[in-house]
Amino acid sequence: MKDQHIVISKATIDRLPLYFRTLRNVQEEGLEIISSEELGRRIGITPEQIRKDLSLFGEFGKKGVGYYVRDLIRNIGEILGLHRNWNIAIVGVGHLGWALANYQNFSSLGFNLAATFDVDPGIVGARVNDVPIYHLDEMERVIPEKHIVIGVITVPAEFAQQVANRLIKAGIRGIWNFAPIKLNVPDDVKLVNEDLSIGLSSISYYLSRQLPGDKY
Amino acid sequence: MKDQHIVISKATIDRLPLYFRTLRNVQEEGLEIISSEELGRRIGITPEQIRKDLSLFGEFGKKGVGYYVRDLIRNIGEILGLHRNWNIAIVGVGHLGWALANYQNFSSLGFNLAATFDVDPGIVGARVNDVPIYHLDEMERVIPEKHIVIGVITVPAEFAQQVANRLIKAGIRGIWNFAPIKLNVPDDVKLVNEDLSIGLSSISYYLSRQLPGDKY
DNA sequence: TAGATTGTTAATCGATTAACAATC
DNA sequence: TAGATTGTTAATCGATTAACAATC
Repeated sequence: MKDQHIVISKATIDRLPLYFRTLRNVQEEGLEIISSEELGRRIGITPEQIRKDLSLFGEFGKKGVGYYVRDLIRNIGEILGLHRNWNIAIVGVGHLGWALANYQNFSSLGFNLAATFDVDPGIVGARVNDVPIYHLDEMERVIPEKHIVIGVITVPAEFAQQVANRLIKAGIRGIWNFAPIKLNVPDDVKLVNEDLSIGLSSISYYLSRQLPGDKY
Repeated sequence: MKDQHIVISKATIDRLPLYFRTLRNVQEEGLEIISSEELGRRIGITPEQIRKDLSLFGEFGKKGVGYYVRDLIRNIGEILGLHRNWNIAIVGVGHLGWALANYQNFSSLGFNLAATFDVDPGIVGARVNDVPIYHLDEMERVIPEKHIVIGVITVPAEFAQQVANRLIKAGIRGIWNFAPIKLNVPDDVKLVNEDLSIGLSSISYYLSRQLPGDKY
């Protein structure tokens, strides 16, 4: 590991999961060694960018050879903390919460859905993807009990801040927020916003310029 | 409008939907005028950034006064093309596709879900959020017929590329891809990847540094 | 008018790209 | 050894922040 005082940019952190996923695909194909050139080709990124990113964390490659796929997967996994099997909870079992609860890619990354919460008496007590749906009021008990440290917020925007407050009080350290609203959280809680309106809106922006006229 | 040769950065485009949404909230509160200072406070961004972004498209404010909320909403909406009511289709009505089909925020942004597609005989012919679920093989007919220009891909990664190819052949101009794989599309098709593994992985990264030890 | 706030230019900061020595 | 490829420094590019004249 390098000097801890170097601050790693968000751009770099966001590329690591891409490297990780692609390397696992490469490994499934049976490749044992890969160059930054080939990895970059598969991801759609320059090899220089990959080498630069990785070099911030250590020397993982072999000059004249490339990167050992298995080793690099392990190294990136440890950088991202994916070897730790985090317990997560989803708050708000509506359409989106339900979908995320059933999303298989998370468990393959080391995230373990330990509980979900809602207020709807019609679903509280049932299970989603074999995980219990608790009432929101059980958060304060269940979260510490199950060592849950990451909370996923998929409730309507108007309830998101109070849910965040309660999650934090219950001991959550990271929040993945899907509600379209700005949340205020203490500095020591990591907040990541997943804003689904950006992707679609930006497509609209580019298409507007490509397809003149107001039809469609 | 400004000189069309100025290229607007992706960072700026991605902030516009945020401005748009926040301004609509502000409007609901009954405010008619807002300063970049106050808007920035609500979004969590500097006022300079907002003024800079907006100035790339025109002069929307009044010096010494601020921005008229209604006018700015209209202007940003037109910049993003949100006044055009785009027809979209979702391909893959699994958990995620189902959730997106039921996501109400899209229609409020001017996106109209006109069709969904799947291959599962158990659901083809049914409806989701009152929209028909067609068989994938009807894509080539339904997409031009319904003037659909944006496709949302929520199929498993191994089918994503062939779905993209068929969407494009059918006339799609923009793709919003949720499958965790790099898609190859022609230059004139706008591709936006929504990578759900990045958000959760980056939380893991930051928590690893904050919570030493391998427990949880 | 005086105070407030925009729009824009200049300065700074940060990230990407290019180049190449080191070395497998 | 010769060829290939990394790790890293330097150069470039781009985005954000600061400052302030213009003006409502």
